[in-house]
Amino acid sequence: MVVDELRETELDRLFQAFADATRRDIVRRVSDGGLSVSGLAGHYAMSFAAVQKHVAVLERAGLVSKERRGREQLVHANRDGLDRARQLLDEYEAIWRQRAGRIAEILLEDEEKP
Amino acid sequence: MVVDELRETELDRLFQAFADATRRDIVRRVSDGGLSVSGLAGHYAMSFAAVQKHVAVLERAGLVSKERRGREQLVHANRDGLDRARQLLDEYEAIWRQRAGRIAEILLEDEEKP
DNA sequence: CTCATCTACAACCATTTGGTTGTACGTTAT
DNA sequence: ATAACGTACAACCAAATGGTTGTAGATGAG
Repeated sequence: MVVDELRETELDRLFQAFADATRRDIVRRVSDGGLSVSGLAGHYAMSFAAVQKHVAVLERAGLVSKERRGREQLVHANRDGLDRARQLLDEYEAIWRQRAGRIAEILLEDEEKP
Repeated sequence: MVVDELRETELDRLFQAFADATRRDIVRRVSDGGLSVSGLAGHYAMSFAAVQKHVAVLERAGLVSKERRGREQLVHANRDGLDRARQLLDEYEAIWRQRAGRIAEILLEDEEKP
């Protein structure tokens, strides 16, 4: 179980990254192609430094990478970050479906018995 | 856009709720049927009150509901909360696929031109 | 070369978060 | 009736978060 701690904090960072409207918007914008940090900053009513921090959070979460392009830094979306998040939620979905399956079984048994 | 602010803070709460390993574990446990708060608390190396707070966060996020059962309070998972989260990530997936589609188009055009 | 631009990062601040302990209250069991 | 249990909630604390301003280093343009 100790091994999983890495995965857990990785998931912490992933969902934490999604838990902010500005960051979700950044992900949307850069999924559509690369954007410089200041290019991004232009869209939000906050300082350049604040946007820079948001990008850093996304980067640590593996949702985004930066690529130096001359004097600017292009931010682009990282597909596998998104996939890891979807994977976890799918796992929960599976638990739900299993439970639904068991309930169906129980109902069937009740029908068979009498 | 003002209308969406509600949806945005709703999403904030949703992903924030997922951004903690203990809370993700609680969701897993109660997806498998109802559990009392103290029943849950037994599984974690933290105080009852701490677990109670985690449940409150999940409840505010719409991922979980409580149902009074005698002197205990049964916590059970709320399916649509999970679905709303999956929906957002699917939306992002769609953006990615659209982008992939456009790239494919561009490549096709390049092949047609010469 | 010089200046404007883009980025990085530190220092600071208010608020939120994740945890604690303590107290109080309703419900069940003896 | 009394004790034990399950819950709720307040008060407190340390650390993290989301924002600010200010300073400094690279890089590109004129």
